[in-house]
Amino acid sequence: MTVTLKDIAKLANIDAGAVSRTLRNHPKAQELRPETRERILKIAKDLGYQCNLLASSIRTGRVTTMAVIGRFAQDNFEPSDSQILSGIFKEATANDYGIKVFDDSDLPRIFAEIAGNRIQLVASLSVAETVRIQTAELCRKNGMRLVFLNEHTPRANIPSVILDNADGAIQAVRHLAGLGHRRIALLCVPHRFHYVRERHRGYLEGMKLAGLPVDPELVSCTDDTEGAARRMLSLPRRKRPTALFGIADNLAIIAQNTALRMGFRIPQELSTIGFGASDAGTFSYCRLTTICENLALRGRLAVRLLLGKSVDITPDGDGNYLIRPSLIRRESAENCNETP
Amino acid sequence: MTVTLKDIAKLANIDAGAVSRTLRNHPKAQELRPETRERILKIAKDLGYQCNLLASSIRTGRVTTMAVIGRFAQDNFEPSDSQILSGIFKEATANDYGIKVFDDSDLPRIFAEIAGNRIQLVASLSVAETVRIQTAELCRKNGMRLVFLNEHTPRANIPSVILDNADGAIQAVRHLAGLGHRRIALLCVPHRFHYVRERHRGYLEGMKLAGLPVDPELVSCTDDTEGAARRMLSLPRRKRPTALFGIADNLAIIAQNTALRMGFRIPQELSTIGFGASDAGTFSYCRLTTICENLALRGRLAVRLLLGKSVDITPDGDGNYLIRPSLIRRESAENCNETP
DNA sequence: TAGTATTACACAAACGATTGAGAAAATTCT
DNA sequence: AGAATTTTCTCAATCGTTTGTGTAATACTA
Repeated sequence: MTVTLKDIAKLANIDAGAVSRTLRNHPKAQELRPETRERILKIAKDLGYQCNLLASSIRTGRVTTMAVIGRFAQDNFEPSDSQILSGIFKEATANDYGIKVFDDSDLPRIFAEIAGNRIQLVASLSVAETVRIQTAELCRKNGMRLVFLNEHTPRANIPSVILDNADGAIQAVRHLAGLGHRRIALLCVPHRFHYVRERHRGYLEGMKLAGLPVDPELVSCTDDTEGAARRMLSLPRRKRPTALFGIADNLAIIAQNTALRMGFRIPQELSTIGFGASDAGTFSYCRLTTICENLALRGRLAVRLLLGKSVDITPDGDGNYLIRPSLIRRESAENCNETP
Repeated sequence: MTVTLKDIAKLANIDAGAVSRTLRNHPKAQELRPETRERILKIAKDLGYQCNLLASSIRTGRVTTMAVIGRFAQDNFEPSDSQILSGIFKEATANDYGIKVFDDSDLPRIFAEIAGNRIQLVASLSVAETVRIQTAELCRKNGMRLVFLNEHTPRANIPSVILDNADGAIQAVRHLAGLGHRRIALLCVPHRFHYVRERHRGYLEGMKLAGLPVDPELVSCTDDTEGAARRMLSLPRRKRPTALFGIADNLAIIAQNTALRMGFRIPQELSTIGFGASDAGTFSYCRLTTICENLALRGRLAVRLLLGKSVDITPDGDGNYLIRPSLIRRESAENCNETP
């Protein structure tokens, strides 16, 4: 049913090896008479020949598929992961690589499949540290090349393409300070992940850089975001924040909504800025100014690293390629109305 | 470097064929002495043998990878697609199938790869009709089994797992009517896609079922959602809607925000209901009651169809498997406060 | 005890593509 | 004309599994 090299060879009255070389433009195919080559090409085209990549890979040992490991089977797929995936996709396709995706819930099993397919290149989007460490170990054992995205992995000695989260927070604070705000609150969550710590740290650093004091009452690290926002906004006028930075878009949006419920005018009486450029941020009451994580760019960079291609960024000592986020200016952050 | 059947065979002092059969639990392996089988299994385990799936597939013709075609390389990856993907993932994994993903921007190219990998099963998430039709044609030509998700495809004679969009709209209207609302507005967009038409139709049908008149002033099909909402809410009290159904969550959210800006109390003075169970709907000013598209379920069903497994739903005459959406009740839709 | 079954394996040909080595035919050189 | 060279292909092994057939050796039957 399917067309093989032999079929073409028979019709073209020539050996299958010659057909193989001709179709792949192998230098040795130059030895053939041009008319022979044309004949082969024509027949191949007429028959609709598709090279069997399985057979090819098995002979050459070259596999043009890469594995992407993430939380693809989980119920709440991270939207950010799909954006990273799109970047991975573009760069992989541009280099004639295909993508096979795997869920990180059963690593031994998926590595059996990855190894069984003789896949050499692996990109991991996993966030849980134990999962990342196990992944690194399995890749090492199987001689696969690995790159991490999403999270910093200390001492793993694996290149990682991660966001410069601290810098993003610094940019957010700088932007607010530049608009004249002095009492800038931080809405954070408990420090479960590295990126959370980094954004918190960036806030502190940004305040310092802007020459602003940090008021402990204007910093919260809790899962009760609404309660924290309400508390800050209930402070007497002199202590109340005029701007608020949420370490993720949803925190900033919750703050907006809380302020609205308390009767504040938004954004005149409270500027908000988020982190993550989520979809929700474009549909909030006042469209959210936010920090963009440049996800697709990170995906592309990761693939270039896997393929051993040049990248225009130098890693730090731990092999981390830090990507600077960028500010997306919308309507939720405005000049401070308060006269000092 | 990598362990092959031959390596095991040599160490176990037996033929490679016997090793192959033993590792796969082939009935013919029963002919071997139990001690021989144990010896083989032990050596295979010790050496960390991974069956080369490429070689296996090439010999048997069986390929345990399926292709998922979607808009994975586009800049705005549909969040709904990733949820469908998660459903596809679960069911595929449960049946020992792997997933290879492809972007639908260059069909001839990706079909060369799909065919080259001898993949037989294809799920398409594409929405553009021309793309779907071309996909169907390519699958037919290559003898691949195809199933569509996301969109209805008339006359293609391809099974499709699609949402019963009309039913979702009917549920939304019924819910609002049940809360006592009589003037229920529809916020729609121009009829570019089939699902939009269906949701519009469902609204009309739902109104009829509830015995409510449809006021043309309370129906809009425009891209200027905010303008439309503002116009409706500016109507004199007697004609003004008390509830509003948006054919997508973002439309309902925009309506909420517009109403807020106009000074309405939400949800007391305007109930809103969306469609899609998006992330944004959980962060709107008033958490959005919405229609859930049951995306993961659809993904699972599609895979079962591809694998020829039984499904508990019967298709309509065109091979469409209609999935009923479900209502997610949150705070944005409340009892009507108006005394008639 | 010859003949038949049964047990427990070995052998070798596939699958389809790739590739180094070899070889017939045509051409050039001396 | 015969040797050397070049042109144009052919051959056959190989990648790692799978699988139908073949075959010693042992056990069983008549």
